[in-house]
Amino acid sequence: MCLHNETRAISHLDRTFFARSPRRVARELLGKVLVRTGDDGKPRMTARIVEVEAYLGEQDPASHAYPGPTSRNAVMFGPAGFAYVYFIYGNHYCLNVSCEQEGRAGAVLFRALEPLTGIEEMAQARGITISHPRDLIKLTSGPGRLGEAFRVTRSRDNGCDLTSPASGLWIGTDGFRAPTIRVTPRIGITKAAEKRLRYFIAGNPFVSGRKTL
DNA sequence: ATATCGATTATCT
DNA sequence: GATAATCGATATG
Repeated sequence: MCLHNETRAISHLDRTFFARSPRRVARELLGKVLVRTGDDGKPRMTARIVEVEAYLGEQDPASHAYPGPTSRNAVMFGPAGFAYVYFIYGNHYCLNVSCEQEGRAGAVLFRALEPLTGIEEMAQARGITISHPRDLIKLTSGPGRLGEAFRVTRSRDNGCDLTSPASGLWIGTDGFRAPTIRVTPRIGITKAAEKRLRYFIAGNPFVSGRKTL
């Protein structure tokens, strides 16, 4: 199996990690860990990043930054390493991290995670019960699902500093190196649909969409 | 197994 | 008024 769920100490990523092109950040984000902390500041949920998509900013017709700066996409034009959260289809919150230098838009969308700790909390947030290992897929496989599992909302989390462990939501590394990475076109978009900007860990069962590698 | 469809709202034409 | 970086339920092979 290709599970990567050993639990080790997690150290945060610094801003220079994110202040690069979305393609580069997306690829290197695979294998890193998303952390949700409780009111006491301690990690409540952790999950490994196994699928992401890059959005290139004003030059990318599929990016929310394509029309230029608006109140909705403001975070994408700000400094790197901050959460851009958008609400879609009247139902779902999706989480991104801003990339590039301040003034230049760019983001990476989190599409799937592999749960590590706090699985009970995630199940509660999703409103489901885990009666079989196969049910774990439903926690965090897909951008809307992982947003709900981590209780991400625009009012709470948009603009949150994902490089700071003092934030309620942050990104770290436990030293894990992603093995084989695959690249395909992005999912669910109609504009610039052919660009290969989706990155995922080959063979990981939590990757959303197609079962074929 | 794949296909189609309804939900529900911020954002833009 | 239409659309959207989705999901879950239902229908059909």
